[in-house]
Amino acid sequence: MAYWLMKTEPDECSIDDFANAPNKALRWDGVRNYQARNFMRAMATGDQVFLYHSSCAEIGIVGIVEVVKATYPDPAQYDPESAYFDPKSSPEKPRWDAVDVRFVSKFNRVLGLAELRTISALAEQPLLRKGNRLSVIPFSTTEWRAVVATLSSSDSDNGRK
DNA sequence: GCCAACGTTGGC
DNA sequence: GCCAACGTTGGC
Repeated sequence: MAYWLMKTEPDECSIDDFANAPNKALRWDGVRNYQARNFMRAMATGDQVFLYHSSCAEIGIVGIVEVVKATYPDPAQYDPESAYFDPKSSPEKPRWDAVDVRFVSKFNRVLGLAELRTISALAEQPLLRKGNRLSVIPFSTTEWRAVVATLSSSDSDNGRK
């Protein structure tokens, strides 16, 4: 099993959208960056994913989702009505992939950027590098556990609810 | 709203 | 293949 982080703007898709549909698989589509796409292609069913809220009031990691369906061509790329339409893509030659994910847990607080920067295990994390724009990022087991441990140590209920 | 950083495009 | 211009991301 592998670990990941995915960014989302909560106005478009937030941890609450997952929490409100706890057993529903939601499509993670619209990734239009080759590096991020390639990471998505490496995802397998059961992989765990931190959800990160960006460009919003409370920036940071807000919960966990998991992969329930590995990559398949993102249907939005063929749809001229979609904001994710790519005229250079076709069903014969798809460019972009999606995965399906579902809710695992919502943290009882946002693990904010400033706090993430204090976690020494994350010193090399691309997420925290200046100018980083990657929306799908791999986490090592060490990095993952360090984040979870930070939550646990600050809460009485293991950082989840 | 500002601006730094980055990825992509397109002319050459 | 180079690189300037442009559009987008994302924190502040």
